[in-house]
Amino acid sequence: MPELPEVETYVRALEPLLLGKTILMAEVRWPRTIAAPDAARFTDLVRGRRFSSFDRRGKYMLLGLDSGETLVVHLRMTGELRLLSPTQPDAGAAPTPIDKHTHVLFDLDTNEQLRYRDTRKFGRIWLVEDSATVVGNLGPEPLDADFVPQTLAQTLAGRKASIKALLLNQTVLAGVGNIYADEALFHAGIDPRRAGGSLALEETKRLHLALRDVLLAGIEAQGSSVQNYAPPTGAMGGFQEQFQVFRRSGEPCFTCGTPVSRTVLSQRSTHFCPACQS
DNA sequence: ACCGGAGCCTGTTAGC
DNA sequence: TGCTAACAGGCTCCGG
Repeated sequence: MPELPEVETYVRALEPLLLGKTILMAEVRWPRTIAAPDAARFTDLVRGRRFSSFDRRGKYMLLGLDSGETLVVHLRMTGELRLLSPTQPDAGAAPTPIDKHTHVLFDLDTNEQLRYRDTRKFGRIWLVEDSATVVGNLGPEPLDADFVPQTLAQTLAGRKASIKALLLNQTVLAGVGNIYADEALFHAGIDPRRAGGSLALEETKRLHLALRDVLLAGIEAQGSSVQNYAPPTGAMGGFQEQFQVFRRSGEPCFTCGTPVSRTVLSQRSTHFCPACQS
């Protein structure tokens, strides 16, 4: 579900909520959520560890612990992290029930509880000494200064897959998903069905700029709130207000009035304006 | 090296 | 209303 701007929003929100707090105990209810090590060793290793750093790579959250290890979290489609306030029995407040989609729980030394919830169970959590073992194969960060049009052009050269499929490929570029791929291609005026290798240098430059623009606008708006996604603070992201084509099939293009088209590329819904994008 | 499709999961919505 | 199929912001694995 979340893409780069949503994950960035998440990490920024989590840092002040978790920094310096210690995990007293962890419980894993759906073992497959823990990708590495096995669930028993995972709970053993996180016990007593303190959150010490917060970072992001692509769509992965990197939560550093004082042991030097990193909790790597990928929310995939429907994952979410929630920090629950301590319950106060004196006030008569009952603890929030653990629903069936909550798969991992962390009790903190503040009496708060961090819960990983994931309806579709696609999300994964790793505990690793070196985060590169998880994120080492990702492509460049689109917002880094060293991501320049020439980098993108080199990666796309000779590729026969659609430009849409290539933007979703995390080894090509890290952090772009279905929303921001469609939106960036619209802003660049490029048909998502075009082969990646068919883009002229001018088009690649436009796409490079459009990618950075939509991702920055997404972060500025604190992400897009569609269906399942909401940032951990409870406040909703607002980038969905700026969608030009995403999930607007049949509705008029804001630029030219032509109905927005929908097709399927790389097994994903793809939205574009057949007049503005060529 | 690259590409497309099946599979992983559950819930919601569109269509008959 | 009830059933079924399609769809959902992602990724891995596998065969060609």
